[in-house]
Amino acid sequence: MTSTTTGEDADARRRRRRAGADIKESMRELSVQLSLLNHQISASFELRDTDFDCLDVIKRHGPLSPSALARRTGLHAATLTGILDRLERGQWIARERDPDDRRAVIVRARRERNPELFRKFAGMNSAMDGLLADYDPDELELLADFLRRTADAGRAATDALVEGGRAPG
Amino acid sequence: MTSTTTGEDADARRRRRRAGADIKESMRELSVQLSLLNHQISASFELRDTDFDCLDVIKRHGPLSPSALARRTGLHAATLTGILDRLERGQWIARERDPDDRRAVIVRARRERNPELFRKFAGMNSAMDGLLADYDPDELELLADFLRRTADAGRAATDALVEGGRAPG
DNA sequence: TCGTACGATACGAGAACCGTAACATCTATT
DNA sequence: AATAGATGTTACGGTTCTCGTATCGTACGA
Repeated sequence: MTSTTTGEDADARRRRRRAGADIKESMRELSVQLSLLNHQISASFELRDTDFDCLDVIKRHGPLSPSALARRTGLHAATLTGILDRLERGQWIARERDPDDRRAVIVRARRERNPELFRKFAGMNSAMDGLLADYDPDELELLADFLRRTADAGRAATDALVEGGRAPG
Repeated sequence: MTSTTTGEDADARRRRRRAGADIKESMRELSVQLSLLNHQISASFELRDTDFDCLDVIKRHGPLSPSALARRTGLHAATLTGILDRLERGQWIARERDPDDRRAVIVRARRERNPELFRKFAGMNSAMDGLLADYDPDELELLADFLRRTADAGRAATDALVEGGRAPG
């Protein structure tokens, strides 16, 4: 630990690179596992994989219009009609008319079925609770911040691909 | 643990609970963003969302049979035929015959198109690199370990739902 | 007032999902 | 050894999904 030479630097660099690779690797695996979990839960409610993703965006970014949702998710506007149909049929959302623009529709998340959904996530949630018990508050805050920033990076990367696909130049 | 001074404990507990909630919240958002990113990338290769998830499992858990893959992902065996057809058509995998069991097929991941795929992830990857530069090696290892364990939790939760759905008792 | 832009959905072609069945092969029992 | 049943994979088909285009109602600038 006390080495005066570049030995420690090289070691630190090696650890850093190794851990960085591990993180991206684990991130990819985590993404796959969460997708598969999402698939099971969606299927149990007779929804498609993407439907709950949209519901999440609606919950998070407030009441918004189908076209805004399409822009945010990168999905085709016509596809959103079907997604919103299913979510509405299942009472997950409500479509309301925009009082300021009578062409527009406002999609609002409903809360009634949240407990049902929560129950499906119970297994994952309690596993997470057990896992988080091993960390002290500082570490937890480190993790929370990392996840938030990574999610932001994911959104930026998605937006870039959507824009790039739309106007390939 | 030895609490005679409940003041500090209460504060730590409050921070812990708050951070735990933030983590689960961010985790869900991360999951959504990565799904949407995955959707864009899949679409750009004319694949479905789940296809790359399966490819990832194949890459990770070695050459395996379609039925093993179905068990691992919780997808219907017949669905995997279509998924593997697309992945094979795109040269992402190869189907080989199992020499030990002539009913069986062995699915092997091919590496030729990895660079192409990597290029699609370039945006996300460099964002991650920038993000990871803010952490020291110890913190990186903490993060890597956390992600690994969370992915494991995700798999366990998915398995539980698949089993529960199969035999509801 | 009129023409163009925009928001949402209907429609339809092609494709996907997955339950079932078919077929080949393996394994256990007599 | 022969047969019955279990297992692995894929074909088939009905229902449903996705998404390009068209349509319809509305907003807004000229």
